[in-house]
Amino acid sequence: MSPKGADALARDPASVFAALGDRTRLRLVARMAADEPQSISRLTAGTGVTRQAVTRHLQVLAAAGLVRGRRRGREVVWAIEPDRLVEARRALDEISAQWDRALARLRAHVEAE
Amino acid sequence: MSPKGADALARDPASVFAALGDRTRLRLVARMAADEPQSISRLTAGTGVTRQAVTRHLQVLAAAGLVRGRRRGREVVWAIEPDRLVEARRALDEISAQWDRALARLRAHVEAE
DNA sequence: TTAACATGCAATCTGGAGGTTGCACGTATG
DNA sequence: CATACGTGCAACCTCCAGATTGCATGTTAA
Repeated sequence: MSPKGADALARDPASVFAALGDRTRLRLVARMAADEPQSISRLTAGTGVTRQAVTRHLQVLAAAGLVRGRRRGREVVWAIEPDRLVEARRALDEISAQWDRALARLRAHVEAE
Repeated sequence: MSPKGADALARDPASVFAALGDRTRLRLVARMAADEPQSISRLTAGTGVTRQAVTRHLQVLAAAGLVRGRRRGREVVWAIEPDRLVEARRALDEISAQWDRALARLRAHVEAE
C-alpha cells in the first residue's frame, strides 16, 4: 500500500500522546489502570489540584478515547479504555521499525563503497 | 555524561509523551525515522510552518531526549535517538499490564460470589 | 423532609506553547 | 573576494491549557 514510510502514521496518534503528556493526567491513567474504577472525588485525592481540575483532565482523556466514565447513582465511575493505548504503542513501534530500516539502509550504503 | 533528557522518562514520563503530542513534531519524528539524517531546511519543507518554528520543535524533541542534532559544516543534521522511544513504549506496556491485572482481579472477584 | 455528598456549569485568571518577522553570524561556492 | 546558503538569536503576538472560586443540580441517607 503506502510505500511512503513517513505517511504510515497519517492517522493522528498525536492527540493520544498529548493526552498522556501531562503529569496529572498520566498519574490519573496509572491509578485507573492499577485500581478498580473510581469516582472523581476519590481520584482527586492526592493530586494536589481541585476536583474541577481533575474533571477537566478526565474529559481530556475521554476525548482522546483513553478513559470512560459511567454514571452510577450520584457518582461517576471512571475506568481505562485501553484500545487507543494499544494504538499509541503501535505508533511507537512503527517509528522504531522505520528507524531500524533506515539504519540498515545506511549501513548497506556505506559498505557498498 | 548522558544528555539532559537521559532519565526524562524515569522522572517525568509525561514530558516524552508531551513532546510527541504535537502533530508537527510527530511528523518530524516520523520523517527522521524514515529517511537519512536531515538538515533543518530539508525538514522544514512540507511542514507548512517556518524554519524557526521547526527549530523550536526540534529543540523540544531534543530536550525530551528523542532526537539529536549534529553540526556538519554549515548545516545541522538531525536524527532519531531511539532510546526514549523504547522507554515510552515500555511505559505504555506497563499501564496496559496493570489494567489487565486489575481486570483479572475484578473478574475473579465477581466469579467468587 | 432535610442535610450531606457527588457532580456539573460558568466566569475568570495566568503562563506558556506555537507561530511569525527581522536581523546577525558563520560557512560554502562561484 | 563576493554572494548565496543554513542557522541562531531576539522581540513580539495570539491563543488556549491548566487551574481556581462560586453557585446550581441531582442523589443518597438519616
